[in-house]
Amino acid sequence: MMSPRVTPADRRPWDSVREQLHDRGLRWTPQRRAVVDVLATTEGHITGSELIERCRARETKVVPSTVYRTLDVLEQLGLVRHGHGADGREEFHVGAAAEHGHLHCDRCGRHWEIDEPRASAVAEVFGGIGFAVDPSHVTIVGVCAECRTA
Amino acid sequence: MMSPRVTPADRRPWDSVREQLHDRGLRWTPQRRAVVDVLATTEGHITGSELIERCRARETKVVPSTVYRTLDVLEQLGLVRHGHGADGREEFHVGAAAEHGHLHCDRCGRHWEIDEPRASAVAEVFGGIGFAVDPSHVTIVGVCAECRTA
DNA sequence: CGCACTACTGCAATCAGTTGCAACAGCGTG
DNA sequence: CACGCTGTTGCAACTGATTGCAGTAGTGCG
Ligand SMILES: [Mn+2]
Ligand SMILES: [Mn+2]
Ligand SMILES: [Zn+2]
Ligand SMILES: [Zn+2]
Repeated sequence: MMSPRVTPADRRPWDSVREQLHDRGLRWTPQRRAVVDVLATTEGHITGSELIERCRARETKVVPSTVYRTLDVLEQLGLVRHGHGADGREEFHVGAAAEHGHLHCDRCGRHWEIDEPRASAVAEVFGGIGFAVDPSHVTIVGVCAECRTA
Repeated sequence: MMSPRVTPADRRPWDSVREQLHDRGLRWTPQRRAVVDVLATTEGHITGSELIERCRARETKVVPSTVYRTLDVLEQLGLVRHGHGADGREEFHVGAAAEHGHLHCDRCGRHWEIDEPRASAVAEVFGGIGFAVDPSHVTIVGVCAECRTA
């Protein structure tokens, strides 16, 4: 075929969601479209409630349970990953930077993304016993350098 | 005075709670007594709701908000520490084994306590940037060796 | 003992997230 | 296009946790 090739799924993953759902016998609905539309314009993090709000702003009728259930299937497809903030609330990682954990200072409340070398170091600690760490689910809480000296 | 000396606070920490509260201008109430009574007979972990249930079983009237608020002050006194399960729900660490993190397999749902050498290894990863990790707040999620080979 | 100061409690509302269930609606088939 | 299988949705109820507020009650002091 000489027709223009579609960009590979791993470069524009949202373009193929419908197809991926279809392949698994799942359905493409207006609600899922709303969720995917919002996620496609999100880079980094989003919480469940932010997502719900942004879907609602986008006309389509969506209810929380549907959004959370949709996030579940998107996570199974590997299109988002979730972690938890220091308070345990869910955070969804979206896009290129999907795979990373967080460092959270309990004192000043600031937080940082865990960089690759350190993420690997943590993974290695448990790799020794055959345990495969999910990096996006890692949230390390403690006190940052600045707060400790202060 | 020749009266028998009280066991040091760090060996039977619950005996001195009233005193510790007192020293900070805080009060000793029936509700706090109920919470402390339950915690004193708990070793390891307890969730907020378990604690509430066990307080209720012990006659005294307690309401969730009071229990959670009491847990807050006990944590400030260093008598309990909290972490979060893989679903983000709070878990309180009580007693001698208070300081430890958890390893949780997302596939089979089993979990393990993180042992001392590995806890230190994680702490070292972030100690390099001056960040002091709170070990009881660490929950590492991933897939265990058994589930990976299966 | 009784007063006053203020910490603490209970309540009701609210937020984040989950679940069972009955009605609805994709989508493949004929 | 009409049909029906079955995945999906909305709803309502519920769990875990938090918060503002008004009333309650520890605790020190005279
Ligand atoms: Mn926490
Ligand atoms: Mn989780
Ligand atoms: Zn800090
Ligand atoms: Zn496992």
